[in-house]
Amino acid sequence: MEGFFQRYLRLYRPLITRLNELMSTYQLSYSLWQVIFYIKNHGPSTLVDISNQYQVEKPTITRRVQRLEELKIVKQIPGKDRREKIIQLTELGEEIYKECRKKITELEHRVMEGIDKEDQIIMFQTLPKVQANIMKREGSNIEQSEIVDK
Amino acid sequence: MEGFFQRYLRLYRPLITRLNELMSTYQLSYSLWQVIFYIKNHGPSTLVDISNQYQVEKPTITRRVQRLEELKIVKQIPGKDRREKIIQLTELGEEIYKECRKKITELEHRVMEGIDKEDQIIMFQTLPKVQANIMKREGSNIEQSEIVDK
DNA sequence: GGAAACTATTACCCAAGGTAACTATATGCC
DNA sequence: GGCATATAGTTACCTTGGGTAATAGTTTCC
Repeated sequence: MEGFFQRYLRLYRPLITRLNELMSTYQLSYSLWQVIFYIKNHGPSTLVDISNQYQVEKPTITRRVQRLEELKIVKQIPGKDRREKIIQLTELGEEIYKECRKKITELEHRVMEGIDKEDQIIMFQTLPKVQANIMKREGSNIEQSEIVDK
Repeated sequence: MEGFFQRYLRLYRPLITRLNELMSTYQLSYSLWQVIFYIKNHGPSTLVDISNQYQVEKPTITRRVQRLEELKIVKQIPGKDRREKIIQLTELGEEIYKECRKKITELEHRVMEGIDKEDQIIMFQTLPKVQANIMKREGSNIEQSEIVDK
């Protein structure tokens, strides 16, 4: 499989650029979208939940959340554990989620145009396996089942 | 194919981190490796050749080449066209290429462990098609045939 | 021979992430 | 009960990697 990384990585920049363009209407970027997406699909969450999910350090998530708060997309309420802040979507956040979700799904369909349905499914299923292999070797103890997002 | 981007993007950071670790012995990162790889596989090249290949602006490549020159991995010689500088690998560069190529290929095999050979091939062939679809919509006039790297 | 195009560089800026150190709170254990 | 340890979140500072605009020098093409 020599050359796999080349092929994998060469989509990255154009894809991210495309996604960021898509969301620029809402002053969002894909990194901010990840937070919105997580909260929408896992319910109100803490900063640590989110940073674990995306394998990103806490300060990074702090910044993302602060930005989303400025945009009135999320709000933070104190948790029962008073160290925690529970992050949840606002009304506006819910709306923006729906609109972005629609746009992103459209793009997901467009980038698959002309590609065999079978092959799409195989790639879809194989990517998380590759991810599991990469992370396994990194020393983190994450099971493949935890990696696949619902 | 909803969720495809999630699945695609979640490998990115761990993979890049892994690759950069792999090459840190030589004070290289994957972005520098791309330049070395290009020159090795296309012969001595100009900055514009490389920036076209990776869809990256010229100043970015200038910086990468300057770094590689500091590391004595490439040298620049004036071209026949006196605007151009031809970038080529040094002896040291050739050696480092071989060693990195080996390490990267090993990692490419490791991340495919336990994955059906057929599926690997399908993913390998499908990724450039996705890339072509993304770039098509971006307005650039690159044909799929040009995207697939030899 | 001069306008337009092209190669490469410089200066400046931005996005995104990391580390270390810190505050505040919670937990566990003796 | 009280102290050591762990955890949630934040702040300050740094690094990587990329982009834009402007510019110098060179070539191309009427």
